[in-house]
Amino acid sequence: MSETADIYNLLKDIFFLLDDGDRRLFGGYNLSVSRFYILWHLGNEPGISSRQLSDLMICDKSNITRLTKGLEADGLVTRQPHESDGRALRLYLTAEGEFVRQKALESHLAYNEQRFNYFSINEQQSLQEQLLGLKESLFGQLYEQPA
Amino acid sequence: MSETADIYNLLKDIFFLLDDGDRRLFGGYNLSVSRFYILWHLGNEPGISSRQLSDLMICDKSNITRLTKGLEADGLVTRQPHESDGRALRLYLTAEGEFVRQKALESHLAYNEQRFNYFSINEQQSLQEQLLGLKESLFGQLYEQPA
DNA sequence: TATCAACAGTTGAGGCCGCAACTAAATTAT
DNA sequence: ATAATTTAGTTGCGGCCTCAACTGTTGATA
Repeated sequence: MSETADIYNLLKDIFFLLDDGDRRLFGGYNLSVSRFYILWHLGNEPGISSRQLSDLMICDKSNITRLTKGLEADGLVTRQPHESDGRALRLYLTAEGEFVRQKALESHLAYNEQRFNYFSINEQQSLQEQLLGLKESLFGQLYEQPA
Repeated sequence: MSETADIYNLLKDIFFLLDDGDRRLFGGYNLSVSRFYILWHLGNEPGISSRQLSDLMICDKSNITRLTKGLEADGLVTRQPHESDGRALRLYLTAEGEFVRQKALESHLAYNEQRFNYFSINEQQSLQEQLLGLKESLFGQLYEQPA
């Protein structure tokens, strides 16, 4: 087994473990993991379009249509027509959306402190730098063909 | 933003980028990512039960029922009754399953070499050690409550 | 031995997700 | 100015996934 395969498998298993915990945590706020991430992104960048959001979430735009419609039906998000582009929407959090986002985010931050306390502060910084480099490298390869 | 939140977000984005590429790669073998991982695990541990496989894949056992039935219908997997436990199944690859597994695995290994060539060999070893520690720490917390 | 709890696997319901095909608006080219 | 191309968003389809409820088997206990 090569080193790169080991790293790949570790990253995959770590993600599944993190995601499994996230599902339980966000479920307590009537949110799926994806629904939470929409609230999170809209808090960071209010007025973003569906297309921009699907790029941030690395998913198909049709998925954003359905998730934001569901969040709108639950009163957490509004979808406004764009003021100059008749094709686009602007997505915003409602007051209730802001509130739910804040509560879920606080829980999630505390949960992450608990889950990553395995590392010392120095190790966290070193790992963060390595992962950032990897992410940027992968992002640059997004539209390349597999070997 | 805390360090642990940064690490969490990097891991999540990296997984989404890896998974997106995997989906395209395995699609060329008529496999979803999950279907490939079943072939992979059954090659490593032939005769494993559905329950053991769902533990390895960190997913619900009902998901294994449906995926293995689909793979059986496609002639890649067989589901045999367990010789001493009337409740359990033993899962095996067929000859065609072995063949497809080998071809897809070779492509995936080469693809991983390409994707992770960002790191030097020394960096790969260091990252691998850090991730292994994190995975084991998270695994130990699997049934703890979120803070 | 008779009962009861634990366990392997299945099914139905419902949410998530990508892909392909589509509509309508904006941009570019002629 | 008009036509061709690109872009934002939606919808139908089908695969993936968890959860809860269920069947049937095994193992522990009284």
